[in-house]
Amino acid sequence: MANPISLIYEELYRHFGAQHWWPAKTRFEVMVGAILTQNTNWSNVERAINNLKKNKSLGPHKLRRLPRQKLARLIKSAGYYNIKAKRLKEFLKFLFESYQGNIKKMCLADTQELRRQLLSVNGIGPETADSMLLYALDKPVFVVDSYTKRILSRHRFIRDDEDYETIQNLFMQSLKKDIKIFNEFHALLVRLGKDACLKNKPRCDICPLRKMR
DNA sequence: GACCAGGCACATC
DNA sequence: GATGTGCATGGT
Repeated sequence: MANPISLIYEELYRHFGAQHWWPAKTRFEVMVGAILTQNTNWSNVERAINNLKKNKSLGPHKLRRLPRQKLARLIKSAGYYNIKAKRLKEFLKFLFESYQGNIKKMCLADTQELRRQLLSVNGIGPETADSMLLYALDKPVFVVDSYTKRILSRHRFIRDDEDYETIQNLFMQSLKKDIKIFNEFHALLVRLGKDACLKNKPRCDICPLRKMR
C-alpha cells in the first residue's frame, strides 16, 4: 500500500486527524447539502439547511410539496438560490419517479447504475453525484473536488487540466475500496485546501505534504 | 471593494 | 472539443 496516494492519506490523517464527515443528520440532508454546497462556502449552506429545518421542510415529501419560490427564499444564504431551488426540484422529481421518494430503496441499487442515473439529473454533476453516493448512500466512490485537483497538481501528482474520471481512478486504484478511507480522505483534502497556505501560492513551507514534492 | 467558496449547464466559436 | 459565462450569498 506504499504508493504516493496512500502516503498522502497517511500524512494528512497524521497531521489533521479524523474530520467526521459529512456534517448532517440524515441521508436526505446529505443529498440536499451536496447540491447546496456547489461552489459555495459551507457556512452559507448551514444557514440554508437550518432554515429548511426551521420550516420543517427537510424531508423528501415536505420538500417536494414546497413551492419553488418559497424554497428559493429559504435557501437564499447558499447563493445561486434560484438555480439551486430548481436543481433540488429536479433531484426530487428523480427521487420520486425512480424510487418513490424512498432513500432506502435507492441504497439497494447498483452503484454504477445509480451514478449514471444521478448524472442524468439536470444540476447534478460528477462531484455532487459522488458526494451523494459516498456520504449519503455509503457507496465506495471517491469524490474529486477543486481542492483535490489543486492539491494534487500543485504537488505535481497530476497535470493541472486532468479530468475528473482520471483523477478519481487514480485514487480508487491506489486505495483499498473502503468507504471509511474514501470518506476521510476527501474530507482531509478539503481540510488541507482550506488552509491559507495553499490558497494563492504554488508552494508553502508548512504544508504537511511538502516532503512529498 | 475585491476576492473566494466542498459546481454545473449552456452558449459560442 | 475547448473556452467563456451566468448563477449570488456571506466571510475575509
